[in-house]
Amino acid sequence: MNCFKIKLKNMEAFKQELTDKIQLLKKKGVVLTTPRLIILEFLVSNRIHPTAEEIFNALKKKYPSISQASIYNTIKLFVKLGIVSELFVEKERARYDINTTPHAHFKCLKCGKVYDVKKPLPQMEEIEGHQVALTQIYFYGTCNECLKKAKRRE
Amino acid sequence: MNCFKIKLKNMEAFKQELTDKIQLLKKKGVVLTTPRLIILEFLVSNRIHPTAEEIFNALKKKYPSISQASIYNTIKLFVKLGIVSELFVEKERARYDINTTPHAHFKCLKCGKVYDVKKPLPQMEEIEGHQVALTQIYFYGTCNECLKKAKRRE
DNA sequence: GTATGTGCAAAACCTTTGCAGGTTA
DNA sequence: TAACCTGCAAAGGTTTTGCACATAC
Repeated sequence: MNCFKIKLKNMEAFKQELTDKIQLLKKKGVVLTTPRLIILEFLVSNRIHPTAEEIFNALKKKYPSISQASIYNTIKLFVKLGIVSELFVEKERARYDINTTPHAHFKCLKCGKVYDVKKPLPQMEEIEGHQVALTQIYFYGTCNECLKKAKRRE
Repeated sequence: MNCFKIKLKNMEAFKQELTDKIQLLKKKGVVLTTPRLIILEFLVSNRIHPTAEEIFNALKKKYPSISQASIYNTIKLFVKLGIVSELFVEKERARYDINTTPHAHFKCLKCGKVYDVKKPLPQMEEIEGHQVALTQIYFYGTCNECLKKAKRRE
């Protein structure tokens, strides 16, 4: 394991989270196959809200036999099990987030990066008579890195 | 015009909105072609957040020569001009909304319907150092109609 | 050993594009 | 008339599917 570069100070937290998620899969009776384990490890260690394609490209370097179908099957399973959130932050393709605690996302329209929004936003269980099970909040604009770059150029 | 069923009491508002939008297009120097006019009329009179396909299927009944390309071109133009909002409320396809004032959406996971949320939600111009230009809020769950149906069955 | 999952390739689906011909102003 | 737009068909990109083989427990 630990195929992906992680800052040493986060190593313990990373190991713990990976162990927790694997325990959760076992508890749910999910067969622990290689694709499932390496996709899980990738998502835990790469908080970049990757697309299916990005996961596939990253993993086939160390596991050349993996197929796109396995990526899609596994992600779909993880989403169904509730251990991964599916983000519709852009029209082109879905992005995935191992952090399933409710939080908003910010997408930079300049560099394309997707950020987590840490600030907790109000949650609602009901709105205008509809029963709310899930809330997705997306902000779009210019990220602080791109704002800094633009200022430096002035 | 008035090809689509509209409640009589809303007729005046409908006519006014359609006229306003046409004036806006003219002001922006947009050539008023048949596909553009009938798509605009469809969106003004059908507040169902349709997909490109739904627009196409509805319009080809009265205008059989219309092509998918025209639907996509026109919608893309309307989105660029800011007279239509593009919703990423589901992964499968984009949905479109002629109401461009900021408001959230609720999608029913039972019946699939997409509702406008009238209640104004807090707007932000900046979040965690990022400059916000656009906010999209999607709620998912069970709509009040489906809740009522479920209760009736009990 | 058996149920379940994988990998491959092809298909399905949504959206975009190139271009010849048609329409708008 | 000149610029622009449409319709058609094909292509592009993402995701799903069918099936024989492989793997986990």
